[in-house]
Amino acid sequence: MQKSLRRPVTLKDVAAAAGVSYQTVSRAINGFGEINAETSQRVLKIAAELGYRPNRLANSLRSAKSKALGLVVSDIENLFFAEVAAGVEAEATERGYSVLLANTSEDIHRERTAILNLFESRVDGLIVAPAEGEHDFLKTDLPETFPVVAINRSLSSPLYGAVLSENREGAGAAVEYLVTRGHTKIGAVVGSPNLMTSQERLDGFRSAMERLGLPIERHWTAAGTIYPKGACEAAIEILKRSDRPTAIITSSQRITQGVLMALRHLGLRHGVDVELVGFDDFPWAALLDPPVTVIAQDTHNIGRKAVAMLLGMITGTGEAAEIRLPTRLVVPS
Amino acid sequence: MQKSLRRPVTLKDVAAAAGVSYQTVSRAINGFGEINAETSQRVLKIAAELGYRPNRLANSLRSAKSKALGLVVSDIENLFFAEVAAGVEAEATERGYSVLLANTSEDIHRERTAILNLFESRVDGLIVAPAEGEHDFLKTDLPETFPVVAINRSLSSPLYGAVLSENREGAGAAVEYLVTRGHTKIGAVVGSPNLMTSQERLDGFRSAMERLGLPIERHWTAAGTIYPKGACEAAIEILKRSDRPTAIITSSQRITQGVLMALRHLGLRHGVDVELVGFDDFPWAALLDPPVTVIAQDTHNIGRKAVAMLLGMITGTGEAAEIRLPTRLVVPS
DNA sequence: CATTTCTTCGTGAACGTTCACGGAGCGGGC
DNA sequence: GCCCGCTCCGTGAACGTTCACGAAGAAATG
Repeated sequence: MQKSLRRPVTLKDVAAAAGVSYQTVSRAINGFGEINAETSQRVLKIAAELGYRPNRLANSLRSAKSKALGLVVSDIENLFFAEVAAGVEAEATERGYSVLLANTSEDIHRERTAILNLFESRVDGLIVAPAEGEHDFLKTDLPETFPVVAINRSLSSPLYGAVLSENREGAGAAVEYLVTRGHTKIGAVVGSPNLMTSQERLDGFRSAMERLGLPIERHWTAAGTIYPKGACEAAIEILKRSDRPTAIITSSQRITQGVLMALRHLGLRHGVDVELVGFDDFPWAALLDPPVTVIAQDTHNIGRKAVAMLLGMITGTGEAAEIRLPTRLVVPS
Repeated sequence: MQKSLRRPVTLKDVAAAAGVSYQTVSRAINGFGEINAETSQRVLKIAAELGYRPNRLANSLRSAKSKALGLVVSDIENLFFAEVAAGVEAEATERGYSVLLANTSEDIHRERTAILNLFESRVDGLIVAPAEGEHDFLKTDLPETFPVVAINRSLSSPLYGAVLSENREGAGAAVEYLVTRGHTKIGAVVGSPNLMTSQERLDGFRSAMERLGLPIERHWTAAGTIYPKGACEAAIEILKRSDRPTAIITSSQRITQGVLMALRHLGLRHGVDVELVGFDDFPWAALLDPPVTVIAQDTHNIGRKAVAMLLGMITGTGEAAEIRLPTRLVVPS
């Protein structure tokens, strides 16, 4: 409806039209407080006719609850984060919350300003995929008990929740799979070495290798960057050796890309010359020739669980914790 | 800073600490209005010490400008939209605007409720990737002059802006490319037939074929769904014919996926048995064997231009228009 | 019939900020 | 000495909503 008024319809407009006070309208809209059923119906009808839409700004200001949460992501163009974002958005809207999105491009300074901006917007809580670097500013810039949940990587403080994947187990499962395929010479390419994901996935790789009594050749593992280019260069170092591994594990989708680039660059074929198992599923995995085996993270659920935990912290019905979601080995049929 | 106060620091807190009125603090913060330079410095210093962060809710309520815009996307997990979203976010933050994200999963009803929610949040404007279906509700639910810019597909109203790609030219370029590669029997798989993108890209395909004097065999074109599965089924219909085309053009990334699935299903190889040119670039295109040629859309710029146009409409310095961004044929080296 | 109780509704204040004033203080011109 | 104008700052109101009251009226109770 939204009658040809220049100004949006307010409670008072509805009140005037219905011949009641704005408080009564408020009660009718919110279905809260003592109000006669008939009056409520009548007011609601008029509100609908006028096209009344509550002003959430005013509501938030008065109630000190914005019903919005901030999502700070290090790289929205990474399918992993896009899928997490979809989970966050879905869970948030189902629970009546809005999502404010910020992208940091893995830049810790942009992350800081993004978080400050979101705080100024008075989001009720924050879901953050931390960029690489020190996060001390969280303690200084934000009120002490501000609800924050980290995803993908954790923030080193018990004040903040974290929703992560079982990185070690996932990498271990990849090793086991490769062993059943007859491999013993297995390498790994991970991202920046001071990233939690790199560390844990590399750690899981190493433990599994040891557990299975396989040699860990240090020339077969490399830490590059989180971007395909750096991973490609790191992979080339490994693959151009005469005693190269027969299989490689990667720690992320973009690194898988880089390793595939390296293989192509060297004239090698994945699945033939070198078998590949990559962290993170992607829609093209099954379309590559041969298809690529992946360790899929439960991306949607990471987003949903993060929202669930955050809302628990916001409403006081839950608390910060570190939860781990299982990964799933996807072997192409 | 954010001293151990339970309640966020307000203008009045700073004013009290500085021994001035809250209005003076406001002037110092905003750098607007008559204020002594020294006073300003002093107030600013105290504000920083107290960790003052302006409350954007209050600001927005009073000034009737939220400095936020809504981004309604039909499928954030589609890399195309993820990249557009990155462009939107970047341009918006550079210009001091926040982004509220909503995902509709191609569901027109969810789109409507998402838009209503965003309006209740009093975003200053809306960027919408319209789902399939009727969008009459925009006229009824929103104030008449509410700034809206569509992306990917347009909304049939001159009131709303649109940032689109040169779909016809892109499809035409694909045809020309295939012809230079010696193809004359060219087919096309597009999405749902009542989608603007499908129509325009199919139209561009047909015009180019006619222009080049090539036969348009109706059994060689098919409209499926926007999802890989539907596209796969549509492609199989084309490809299992004895007189199948030697090349196929697709109208989106997900459809390219579907066609590749169809080829695999039928034991055919792309680039060998059937050449493929797909709309939308994706990071794996060059890694497929052989690499796939694509018509890349200028995704980041679609997002940025949409924001630019929207802010023009919001501030009154620009107006709604339909702009088209060129596509780029990416031939793998 | 007076008093109490319950239901239903209205009034004033507040959230934190900006906007539109108005006023104090000071210097300069005649 | 008077008036004008300028610079700087403060006060009151408003944005649209919720919160904490309180009041009016009907129903119930003695």
